[in-house]
Amino acid sequence: MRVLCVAEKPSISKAVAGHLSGGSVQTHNTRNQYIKNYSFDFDFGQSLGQCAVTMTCVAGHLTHIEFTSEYKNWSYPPPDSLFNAPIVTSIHDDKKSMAKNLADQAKHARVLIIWTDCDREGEHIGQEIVDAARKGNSSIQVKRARFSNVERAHVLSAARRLVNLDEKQVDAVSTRIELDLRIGYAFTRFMTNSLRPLGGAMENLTLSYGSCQFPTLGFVVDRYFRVKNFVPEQFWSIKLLHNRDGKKVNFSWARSRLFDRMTTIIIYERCLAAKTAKITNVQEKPTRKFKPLPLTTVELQKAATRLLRMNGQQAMTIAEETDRFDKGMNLKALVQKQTPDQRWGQFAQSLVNGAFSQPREGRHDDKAHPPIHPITYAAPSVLNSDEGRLYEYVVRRFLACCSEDAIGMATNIDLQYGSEAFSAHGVIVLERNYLDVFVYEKWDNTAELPKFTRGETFQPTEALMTEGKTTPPDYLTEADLIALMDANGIGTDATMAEHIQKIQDREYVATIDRGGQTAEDVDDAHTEAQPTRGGRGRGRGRGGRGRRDSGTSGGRRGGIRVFVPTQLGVALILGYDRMDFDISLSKPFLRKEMELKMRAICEGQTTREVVLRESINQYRRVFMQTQERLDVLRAACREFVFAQPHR
DNA sequence: GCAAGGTC
Repeated sequence: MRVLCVAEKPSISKAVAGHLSGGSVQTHNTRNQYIKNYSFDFDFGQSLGQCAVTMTCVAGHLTHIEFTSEYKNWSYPPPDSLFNAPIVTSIHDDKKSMAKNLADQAKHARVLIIWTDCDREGEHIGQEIVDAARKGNSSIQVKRARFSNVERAHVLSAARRLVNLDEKQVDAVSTRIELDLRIGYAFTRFMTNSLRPLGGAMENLTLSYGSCQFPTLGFVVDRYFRVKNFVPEQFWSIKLLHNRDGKKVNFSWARSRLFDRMTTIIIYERCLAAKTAKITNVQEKPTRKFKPLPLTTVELQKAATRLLRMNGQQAMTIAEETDRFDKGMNLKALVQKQTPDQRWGQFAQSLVNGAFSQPREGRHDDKAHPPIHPITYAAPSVLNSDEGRLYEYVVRRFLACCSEDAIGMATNIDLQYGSEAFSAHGVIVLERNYLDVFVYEKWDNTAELPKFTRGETFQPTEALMTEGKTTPPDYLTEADLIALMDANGIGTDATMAEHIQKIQDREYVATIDRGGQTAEDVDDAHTEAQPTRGGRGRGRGRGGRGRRDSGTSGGRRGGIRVFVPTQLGVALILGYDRMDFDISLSKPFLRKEMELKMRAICEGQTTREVVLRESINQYRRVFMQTQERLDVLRAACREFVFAQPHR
């Protein structure tokens, strides 16, 4: 019997073919430069038994959907017609050779086995493969291999425990695809058509709406206004210092700070009147600093922007040149491969010699990809500078994952001074372990404390009443933005960087160098891309979560890029917000709702048809309301884009 | 010219 196996990408096809064939495999080129067909024999056991196998792949989605040609024009039929315009599925020109290959190979096969990634998109790609194969063999039988990594034993077991393609997941994805197309095209055409006539800077812009790009813009605008509308608040505190054994101990006040001066004075004077302080408790307990979790793509992007000063897209491009394999493999063998390195080889050797410890398990498991880790040793000379730094991070992180947590002894000292409680916290690092290789983390932010005994009294060296002002939050860094997108389900780990790029291309946001600048410096430094000046409206102003003490504002390092909205970005977000619909296009809720609906389809609680009908009606209503209140959007553009002193 | 999602 002949079987056709199809993976989602070349690397998986190659790896699976390698494992199933046991090494005896013939490779054939296809008309597509990326796609190879492998042929070999394999015993699937049970129903299929011994088979002649052809293993090949696609490269991501094979098809895309589009509106029929009558809907090409941006103004007629009017954009709202796109909510129910007919849609056709077609194969992009550069994918035709792949589809043809599948149809050709299917002709000789009785069974088709889908080896796409085991996530929702993978299930949909699987269905696209089935459709293409049936063009060549309409009666081909379809099975699916369920696997989460390409470790040999795991692949073999997946091949012998075939399941069926999950239609519900396929439906969930096709629902998402259709909604994104209809909503994105309708709003983009409408916004562009109706705001370009304002002329000037707006004349040549494409004003796009997308279910991911708009919430992403919303995050940037929201933070901008939190900074802009921030009102500093004065606070007062009590600082207690004591010198002992040549060490300076800083006791922090249990109340931290008060926003009322008189109250603080009264409390402070009570402390001074008491003269002596009494140690109420001394507690020592073992503590540890956890080693990092295995590396996810999102974490890699965050680390790349934060520690390595790359942007997320650069990091992804570089990281894709390595591959990602799973923990099912022999991790110690991977550690062993790192022993030749000048920088971390010795550390790797110590792990091999017995210090190895199984990595922690994080809560994210997409069942499709294992954590990122180095699969081979790359000498510094074979990588360019960016690649080298990223590779170094991946290796150090991996070695850290495979070593022990750092071990320390924590000391807590509680003290009573007048009516007030104070405490000091210290740590002695006993074993550095992973910290020796993971140079991106430190554990020296807490000092070693001198000896104190419970019940003892003493006169504190210094007791001061201090005052300070709260400071605004910082603008969003790329790492912040990725974290927000991740937390709100905006985009996937592979697309987040693209959405961030998109809102820059659209001139909705700009990046600026944050080197300890004030908001005013920021505006002056970037008049070219028109970051906003003089905004009003949103933001929480006084207080709220974004508030920080001035004492901790030292985190503004130079050279970090932060995101600020342009006038245009502010105008669009405020314009929609001021229409005050029950549904906000600028916030992540709609995307979250879409995610929930997809999940409901997967769980059989609703269907593709129901969700499409509901969501299209919902968005059409918002669209109609937007048309009716276009004046609000236009007014916002006039206010922010045109009413600028320098224009 | 327009979305978001795969991947090369």
